[in-house]
Amino acid sequence: MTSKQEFIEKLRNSNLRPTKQRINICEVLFNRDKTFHFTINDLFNLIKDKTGEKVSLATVYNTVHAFHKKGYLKEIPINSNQTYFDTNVTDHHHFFDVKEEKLIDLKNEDVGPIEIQKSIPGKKIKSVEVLVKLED
Amino acid sequence: MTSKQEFIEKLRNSNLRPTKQRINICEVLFNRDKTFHFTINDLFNLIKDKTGEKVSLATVYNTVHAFHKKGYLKEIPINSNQTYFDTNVTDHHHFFDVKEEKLIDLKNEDVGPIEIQKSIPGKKIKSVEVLVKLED
DNA sequence: TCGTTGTTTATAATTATTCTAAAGAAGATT
DNA sequence: AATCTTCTTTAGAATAATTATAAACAACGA
Ligand SMILES: [Mn+2]
Ligand SMILES: [Mn+2]
Ligand SMILES: [Zn+2]
Ligand SMILES: [Zn+2]
Repeated sequence: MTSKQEFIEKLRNSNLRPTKQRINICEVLFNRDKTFHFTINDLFNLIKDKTGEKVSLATVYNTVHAFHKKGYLKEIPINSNQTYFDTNVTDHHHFFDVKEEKLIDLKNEDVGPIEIQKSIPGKKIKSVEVLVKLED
Repeated sequence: MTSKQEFIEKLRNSNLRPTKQRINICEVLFNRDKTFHFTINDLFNLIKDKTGEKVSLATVYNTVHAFHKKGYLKEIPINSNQTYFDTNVTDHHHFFDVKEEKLIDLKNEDVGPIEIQKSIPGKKIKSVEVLVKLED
């Protein structure tokens, strides 16, 4: 249970003004036990449901991108018509249930360390992500 | 160097009529030494350039999806506004050069075997893909 | 309180992809 | 070869996710 005050501070520390809309989005995104995987559309609908207040779609996009840029959200590479985001910003891997269109976290020990043996001159590794697709 | 005849046979064997357009697309896609990573738009432009003949964008989409369904192309999960495809349909992993927006194949021995230690009841693993993002 | 700057919003624009339906080409049948 | 059927191509319209615009609004500092 994170308090509204903490969200306000977090926003201030990030040079984002703590508006009503952003605080509501924080409640929906970060006030939970487990990691949360979502699309913009999921989030848009949840805000109305959970807070009772409507936030415009444009603001949801703006805020998600602001949080993404600040490192509070992670973008998950999937081929879907919608982009997926994740509140778990640590390096970790995923199951993707293709039928349910649902992401599930994998612990690093569920996959084991991945050592990339190849390198490209002038480039360095930014991230290593494993995506395990599941079917019935 | 694959001959036109071989493409025609391949198409016939797949219950796809060997039209001028599909043969041209085959030339562009499969008449090469190295694996080829592309977006629909890349391909659309290359067809005109390499064969001198124009194929409608709708046909490029249709054909790529037909080939994908037949297993002649692989879809690569990346967060990009465009979908990436790959002529290398074996199980393999990728570098993605974020700046250049370019995919590079990783050999399986460059990554090593990946053992997934977790399972979801009622689901089985369809694919395991590693995406290594590169930055400067 | 006032002025400045950042934010929200409705709406329009953009863009990748899919749909539609008519014209054309391939393959089979005579 | 002429005809028939089925599949394919195509231009253009439709769809849908995302981004841009610009006016109204809210937060902040003075
Ligand atoms: Mn996750
Ligand atoms: Mn590849
Ligand atoms: Zn983002
Ligand atoms: Zn496809």
